Amino acid sequence: MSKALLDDLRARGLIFQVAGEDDLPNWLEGGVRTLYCGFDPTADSLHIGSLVPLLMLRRFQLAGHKPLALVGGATGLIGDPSFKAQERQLSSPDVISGWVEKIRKQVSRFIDFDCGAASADVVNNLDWTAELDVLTFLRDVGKHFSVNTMIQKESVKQRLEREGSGISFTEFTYMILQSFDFAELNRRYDCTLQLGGSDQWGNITGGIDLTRRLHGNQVFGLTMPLITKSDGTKFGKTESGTVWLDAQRTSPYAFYQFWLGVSDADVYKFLKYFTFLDIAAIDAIEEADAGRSGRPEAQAILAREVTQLVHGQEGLEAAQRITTALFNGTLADLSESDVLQLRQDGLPASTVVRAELPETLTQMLADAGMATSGKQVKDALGRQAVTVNNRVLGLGDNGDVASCFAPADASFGRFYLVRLGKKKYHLFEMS
RNA sequence: GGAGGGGUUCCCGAGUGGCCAAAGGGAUCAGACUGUAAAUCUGACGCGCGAGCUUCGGUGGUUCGAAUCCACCCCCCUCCA
Repeated sequence: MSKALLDDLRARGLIFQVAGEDDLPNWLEGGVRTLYCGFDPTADSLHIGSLVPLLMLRRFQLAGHKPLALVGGATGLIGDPSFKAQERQLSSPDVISGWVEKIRKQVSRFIDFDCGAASADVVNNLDWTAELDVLTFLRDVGKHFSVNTMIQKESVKQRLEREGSGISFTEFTYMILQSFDFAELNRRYDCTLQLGGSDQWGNITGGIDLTRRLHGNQVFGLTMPLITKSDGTKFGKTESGTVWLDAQRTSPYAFYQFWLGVSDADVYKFLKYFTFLDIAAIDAIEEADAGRSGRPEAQAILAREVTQLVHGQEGLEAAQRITTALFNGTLADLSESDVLQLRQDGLPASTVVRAELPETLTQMLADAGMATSGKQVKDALGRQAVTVNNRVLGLGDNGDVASCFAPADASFGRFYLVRLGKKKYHLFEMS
């Protein structure tokens, strides 16, 4: 079972480094093992960068092991310096404790809390650090760390060497806190494996060393590769910023669209990273796509699978409804209740009072969030890239908002669907 | 505490009195080509429909004119103590 797990992970490219590689397969084979991965609250939601580790916990659980999701109520107060270019701004403790609660809920959706021996748990490292006093910490924990070793870690090297930035003692100490987490989880839960992104390697090996020193136990570490895109730009960003897991921040529709837009060069890799489809099934998809001309099917499958994982069947269906309506040319066929449904589903929308229309389209569309400035709207207008209910507008229409949104052109007497560029839609309701 | 080097528009990074809303690159947006892909080419890229308005760590000053010069302050880095 566990042998198969490791083989599958390796085939998916999900294993970057393993600490204790020789012994880990047998260890996992020997019974239900407890493992953990930490998520620090740096906002009120996780983003898709945390998706791989979250799914990783689930992969282990499906293989019969017990996952612990650690929410970093304590480490979040300090800030992980690993491979960060700059010192992070600290948020206040009460703000962070609010985030901890949200992330606890978010994390919980990905793992099963009721499946016998492998039932998951969510833990918070504040529980064992809040009461710890400085002197005890320094004597019992800090004494096991050699600064000489710590400054050798790649993860902080650029902060130590790079001109123009530095590292505070606070962030430098982060590694010790995280190491202590592993040792504590080992003591409390018999946790013997820590997962993390490849940037966590230094923190994980620190924890392995500390656990051996404090408790004499051998524990393991496993890191996942950094997710990269073939064009070299950062994964997980869109024009409107980070792609979040929280539906309030990134709607299921926007989330679905994000995956639909993944380039061919990355899509099969992402299917392996982000879905539970068999490797064989993914290879079959790739083969089928290669043998067909035109648009591949992989993106649609990826978008479907991941959206369902994160937003459930309901979120997926909402996203697909909007996508079908907007991109498959059935706009004119929409009934009034369809339009209302799309708005309900998360199609960007706003209400405007006819008597209070702005003077220019540039202002109106920028206000609606379709562009970050009027300049961009102007540019689009100049290139015939703006339509209202399928009517193309030009630069000359900018000052004449009233006739662009003439009552006679409204759908069902009050709706106007504005498109800017190929992909940005916004529904205006006129009252 | 001492000496030196820095803080420029989202990021990197030029600019050392007018020609600077500020080179170049990246990111981003739009167009063409396509498949809501990539690559490529084109345009935009502080804000404003526009006249114009507001920027170069902060505050004052010199000057007809300052990102550029002066004073003080804040922050960062390196070395010394």
